[in-house]
Amino acid sequence: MDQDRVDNGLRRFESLCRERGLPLTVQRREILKALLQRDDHPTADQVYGCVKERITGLSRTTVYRVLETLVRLGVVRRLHHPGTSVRFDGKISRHHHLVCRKCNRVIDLENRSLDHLELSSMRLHGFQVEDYSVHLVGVCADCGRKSRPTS
Amino acid sequence: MDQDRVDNGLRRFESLCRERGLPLTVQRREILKALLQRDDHPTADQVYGCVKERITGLSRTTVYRVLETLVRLGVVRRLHHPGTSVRFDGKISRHHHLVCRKCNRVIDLENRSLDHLELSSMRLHGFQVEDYSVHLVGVCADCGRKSRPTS
DNA sequence: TGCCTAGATGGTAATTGTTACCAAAAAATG
DNA sequence: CATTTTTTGGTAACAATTACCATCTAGGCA
Ligand SMILES: [Mn+2]
Ligand SMILES: [Mn+2]
Ligand SMILES: [Zn+2]
Ligand SMILES: [Zn+2]
Repeated sequence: MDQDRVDNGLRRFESLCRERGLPLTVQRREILKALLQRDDHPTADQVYGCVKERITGLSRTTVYRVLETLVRLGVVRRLHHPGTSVRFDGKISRHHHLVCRKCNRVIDLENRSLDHLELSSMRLHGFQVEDYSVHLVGVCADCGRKSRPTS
Repeated sequence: MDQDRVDNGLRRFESLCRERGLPLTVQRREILKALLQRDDHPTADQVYGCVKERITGLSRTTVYRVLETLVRLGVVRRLHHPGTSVRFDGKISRHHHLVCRKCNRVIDLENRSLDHLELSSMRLHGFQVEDYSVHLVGVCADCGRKSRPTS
């Protein structure tokens, strides 16, 4: 867990809320904190699962709603990856993903060379690029071991 | 519409079916043809919408099932992108996508330099990469025009 | 500090995309 | 053709997400 990411994220969130007159609720803070502390890419339900112990009476609906708010504020990213339900990513700096086509796990990939792809020369037909990321699809280490037994 | 892609796709599909003893049904052929003819990234429901006119009595269930089969055969790709439902891509050669965060459109991006990223040097922690693609997120030309009126 | 009000939450019901199931229909095989 | 195997259509079940509304809370103000 990256304590700096947690602190910075929470601070940025609080100032954004003040800026826009959004009330700072326990639910919002705890849900964001939970996301910032993990470095996987949980679904709304998984977030609910780990936050409900800290906030008694937390509603699943609230989790969906708060996650939506956090995405709108730009402190969290929404991911669309295999496995039916939407995933959330507490890491908003540019990074890339390894996607396992067997277990649907999504693993962060940090790589400086991928962070600076030359896009300016592309024919984008008027599309305004704001960010990008590279998705590497394949089989993760765990799944690779399982399918090809200890050779 | 790229007639070669349609022809090649259908031919490949037919030989794969024979190989694996899968019956060649009208539904499978028409659904694949519809996907190969489009160069957007339709949902199952959109595919149903445009194929049902060609096959009377076509069931939505069949569309979902056939799309799944086509993905398993490797003649179409499943995409996970904004807008809740799964999208399908009839183009299976390596290519990239522009994703509009306003209208959720997904536009193909062909770019030679993106097709040959140097991955071998990366620390992949045992992940076996089979393919990759780059997602450029931003605002498409149409949406850009709308929000920032004719200046 | 104790009200007031806009906005947020919780709980339930509705909606939507997708899958399970099974009887009827269509392909392959010989 | 007759047989066997697999697919299809239709409906019911499911799961993720959203709509709704009564209740509650954060934040502003006396
Ligand atoms: Mn990530
Ligand atoms: Mn595509
Ligand atoms: Zn895996
Ligand atoms: Zn757009």
